[in-house]
Amino acid sequence: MKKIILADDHSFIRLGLIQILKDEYPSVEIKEVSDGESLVKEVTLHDYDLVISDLDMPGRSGLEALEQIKLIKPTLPVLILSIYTEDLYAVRVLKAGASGYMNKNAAPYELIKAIQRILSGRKYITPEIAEKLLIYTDTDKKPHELLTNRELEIFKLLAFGKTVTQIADSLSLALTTVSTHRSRIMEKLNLSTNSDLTRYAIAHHIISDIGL
Amino acid sequence: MKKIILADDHSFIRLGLIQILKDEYPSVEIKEVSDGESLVKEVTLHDYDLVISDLDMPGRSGLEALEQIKLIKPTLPVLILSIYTEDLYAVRVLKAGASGYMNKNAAPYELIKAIQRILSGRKYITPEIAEKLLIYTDTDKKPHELLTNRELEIFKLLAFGKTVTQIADSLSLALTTVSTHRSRIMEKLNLSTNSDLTRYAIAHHIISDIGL
DNA sequence: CAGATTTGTAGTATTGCTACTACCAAAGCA
DNA sequence: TGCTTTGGTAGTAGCAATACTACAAATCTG
Repeated sequence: MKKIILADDHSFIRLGLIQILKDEYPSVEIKEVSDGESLVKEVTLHDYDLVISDLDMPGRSGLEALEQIKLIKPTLPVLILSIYTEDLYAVRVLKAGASGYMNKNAAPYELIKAIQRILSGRKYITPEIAEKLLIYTDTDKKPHELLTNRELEIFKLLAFGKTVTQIADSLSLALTTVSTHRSRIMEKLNLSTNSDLTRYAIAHHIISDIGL
Repeated sequence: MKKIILADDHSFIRLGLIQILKDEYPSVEIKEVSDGESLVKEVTLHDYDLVISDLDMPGRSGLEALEQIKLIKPTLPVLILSIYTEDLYAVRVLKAGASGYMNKNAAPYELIKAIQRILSGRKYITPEIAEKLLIYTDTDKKPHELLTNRELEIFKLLAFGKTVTQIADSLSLALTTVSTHRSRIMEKLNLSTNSDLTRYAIAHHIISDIGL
């Protein structure tokens, strides 16, 4: 009997995933958690066959959690789900050791296909991602793909209207550290104010402008 | 038999929602769509008892779709789901005619509670949102129409990435003056950072995001 | 038309942010 | 294997932005 751990902060999504998993594997045992912290704690304490995790979670992010899991249990396969389109995260996530990357608007049968591949010890890589991996030569990259993981994380928070102090608090860093990251981001993307940054993020569909 | 239409671009979420709905209302008839365009088309062509829609969808956003639905079928109740916390969008959504606003990490039973209220012709409003609504009694106008000419002028410059000192120089004002205008703008629009302001401006087509 | 409110302006004190520099660990390279 | 570069972190000093307050002119309201 397979044991799967599911990490996502949206209960509706967890329910949908459980539905898909139970349909295909009636005897599967599923543990749910809603943040990265609990995910890491759980995989440290117990043995699982597969981790399915969201990328965007409160507290420790999915990417951080992934890195820690790979330190603790390097052979435990991890499938990352995300609302972001491939080009922003897929390569980073796979380089960090994930066994697959899947967008949340994928069809249920694709999830099953991915899980089957991953449980048989292989990786699940879509053609689009494969292409990305091939042309991973720094040329013809979008500027924001030059950002490091940490920079990208802070970039999104800034674009979303968080101040450096708020970010420093939420990531437990010195505000000068966040400020340094910010200035490196600005330099890489050739911007100068937070508003520029926000417009860049919206123009490149890294965040959305809806609702406001 | 109730007919519900479900709009969300993430199939996993749709599945989770269907699960919750079927559990509570076994005979419910559910139609799924994955973008705002199809949602509007569907409610135009067929009769439904309830719309449940995500806010953040490709193409036409949930907010735009909501506005159109309210034009076509003003009595059709709409429940909006979103990954964003209440304070940012809830009020706007309710003012646009939605019957309820719910965060995607809400518990399943809360969804059912909301649906029951809404189907009985009432609105589903959490205490937090109710409080927000009280503050917002300045009716019907879009918030930015409350800005004075001077404020709007400064608003645009800020949204475009100018700093307060730059604006002060170009308008020959003390920077504290510009800063005061800024804080009044923020108060009127219920925003707090320059990035919020930029997103607001782009969302309301006051400036555009092209060129970056 | 008199009183109340809003708008445009700015100073002072304080808070917040950035520039610059620096260091160490990890990764890449010779 | 040692050497160089990159990535993540932060301190200090200085500069920029804000909160709060204030007031006169314009506008609204009864």
